[in-house]
Amino acid sequence: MATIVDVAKRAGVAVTTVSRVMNNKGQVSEETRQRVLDAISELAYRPSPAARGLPRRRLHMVSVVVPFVTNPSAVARVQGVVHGLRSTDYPVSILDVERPEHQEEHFGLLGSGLRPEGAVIVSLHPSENQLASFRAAGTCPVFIDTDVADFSRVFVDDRHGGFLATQHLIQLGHRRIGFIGDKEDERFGFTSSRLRRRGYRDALQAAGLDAAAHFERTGEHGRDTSAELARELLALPEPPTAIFASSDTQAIGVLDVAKEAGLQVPRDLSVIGFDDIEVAGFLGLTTVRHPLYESGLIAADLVIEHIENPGCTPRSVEQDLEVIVRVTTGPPPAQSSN
Amino acid sequence: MATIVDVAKRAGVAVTTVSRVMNNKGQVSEETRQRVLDAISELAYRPSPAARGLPRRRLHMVSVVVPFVTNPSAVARVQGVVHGLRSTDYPVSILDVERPEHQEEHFGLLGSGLRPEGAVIVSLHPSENQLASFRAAGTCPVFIDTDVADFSRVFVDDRHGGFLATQHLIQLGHRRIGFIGDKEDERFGFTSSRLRRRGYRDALQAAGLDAAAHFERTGEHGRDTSAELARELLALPEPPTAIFASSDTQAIGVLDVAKEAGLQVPRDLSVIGFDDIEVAGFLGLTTVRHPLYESGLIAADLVIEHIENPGCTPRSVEQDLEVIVRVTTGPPPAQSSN
DNA sequence: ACGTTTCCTGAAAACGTTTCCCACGGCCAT
DNA sequence: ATGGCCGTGGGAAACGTTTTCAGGAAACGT
Repeated sequence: MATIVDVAKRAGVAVTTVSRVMNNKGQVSEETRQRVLDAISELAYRPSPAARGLPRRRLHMVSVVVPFVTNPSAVARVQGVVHGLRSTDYPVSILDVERPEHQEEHFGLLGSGLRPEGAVIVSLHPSENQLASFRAAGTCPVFIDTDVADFSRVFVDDRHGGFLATQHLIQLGHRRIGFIGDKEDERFGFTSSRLRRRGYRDALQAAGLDAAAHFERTGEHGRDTSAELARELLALPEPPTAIFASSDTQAIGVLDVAKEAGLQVPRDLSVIGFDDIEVAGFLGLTTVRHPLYESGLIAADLVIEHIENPGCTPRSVEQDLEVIVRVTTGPPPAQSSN
Repeated sequence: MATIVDVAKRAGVAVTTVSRVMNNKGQVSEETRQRVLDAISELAYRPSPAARGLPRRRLHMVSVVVPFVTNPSAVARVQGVVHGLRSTDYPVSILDVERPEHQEEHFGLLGSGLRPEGAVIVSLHPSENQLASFRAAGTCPVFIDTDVADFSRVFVDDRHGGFLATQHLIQLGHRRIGFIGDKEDERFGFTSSRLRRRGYRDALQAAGLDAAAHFERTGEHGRDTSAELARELLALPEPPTAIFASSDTQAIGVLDVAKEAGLQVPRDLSVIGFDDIEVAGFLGLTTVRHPLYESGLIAADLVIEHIENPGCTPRSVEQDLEVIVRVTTGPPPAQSSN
């Protein structure tokens, strides 16, 4: 493999000069520049990322730290980031976290030597220590779906989303509305489900309905657990006529149960989800559209912005939420209105 | 940030020794080792990947180069790789290729200084030059869905898969069977659709049916293009009673057209896809199950194996294909048998 | 007692860049 | 003319590891 000194020799200049043309910095005459460029292409020279990273104290790439990369909403966001960065030459490195140790480990990297030029952190809350180490290292991550002071972020108003979803159900005439969400997460501190539930309560209250705790169920995130929870709700003496699930994955679990119980949706039971992941469209699931892919795209732009002008001036961008009405919601059964 | 010399000082040893305990190589007395370990944790030392990569001439990570990372089958494979590597501490870096230049660029990295410790290449054919540069650099990529001599790969028998799909249709009684696949790809040289079509022809021939070229349509990969093609097929004077689409995405396009034309599936038209991506299950699409996620898992294992014992002894693993019968295929309409 | 091996440790030379600092020539302002 | 600045280029010191080589001490066989 050709190195920078090979190029320098061939072009008859010093390595400094080659470095300068590679990075477009410093002054170099058009003639010299051309000679160097020729030498580079003749030797098919490619700078070594490791060698370049050492003095610059950061690697030419952007890392995405994302919990549970297999779940559909994570996938959509990662896709957005990858696509947003496609026009640049930054490789994207995916750091999956499924256990708290992973988080520790990956954040450690961001605050230290690996220090990628840019980073996106999805749904995770670094500790104060970790944030301090980011600042110290000059890492300037963009947060998606997290509220972190002094850093850039792209987010939605989950509480308002929960409100919208519930309001939709209320407007259809429902009075007994169940909620299925994530169990309070002590490991990672995810907040979205909690906020969505708050919005749900807001909407009930605004409509003069009391938020009966026995209509709320939480559990491990997932289709099966959600089905479990839905079964409990439907076994109630006065079961809800509609269920708001705080993610589409969970809504699908509810749909599973409806089918298994012979309930027709939406005639016997209305279901609304949250996120609008790809399968929601196929299933005709009414849901709150959450621009996941776009959030990745925006995060990518912010990352580039931070890389290009350092200093970490934080920018926040909020994305809009919108109810997408499909076929899983409708008016409640007639006799239920008593 | 603490460096290796800080650790060495604190432990009262030479950097060499610290390096040795970090990498578990060379002999270090238990006592010294413990002192170093203590110093490491007291200083929260983390080696810099760039610095470590420089002398070793490779970066501690594995790269996945994958075309069109947004399409569902690519996603499933990447997930498999990420998950397969989760138990190791290798970051996974995703190199998306959407244009031939990207391929050039990413393969350039693999053969040179970035040289990740491991690599998996999906569906892409490096040129002879590029392969040579891999060998020279000692990169030992694992190929998924590509036939490359002297390298490890995980693959399926696409031709047989095409055969199975078509055979399924024939066994149901279909005689006029359409095929929708990818246009011959001159940019990346993808082969799977072509092979699946060959299997389709094999099956027709084996059943004594002639493979009528006017029942075959190819176009840009995608749901919409596929719909276009399906419309052509269905507009034929004697339209096919069943269509084999060489991917689920394309099968979904066919389903779109069936709905739009008021055709009931499978009463009026049978549709079979290929891949069994996630939405196939939701749609009840009959398809050929292609273990995409598992292919990523296996590739991850192979990569680790190659990293642990260098030398690049190639291993091939073939995955089985299987028809998953759901609700989009059935016997042909009665009058069609003439 | 002496060589030989084995075990542990350290010094120092890479690895391929970037960047700080300095030198040189030409030009402008004084 | 003289001094300073600007545009251009080079020398050399980082950057933080790994690795090669060698050295010293302890253990072993004779």
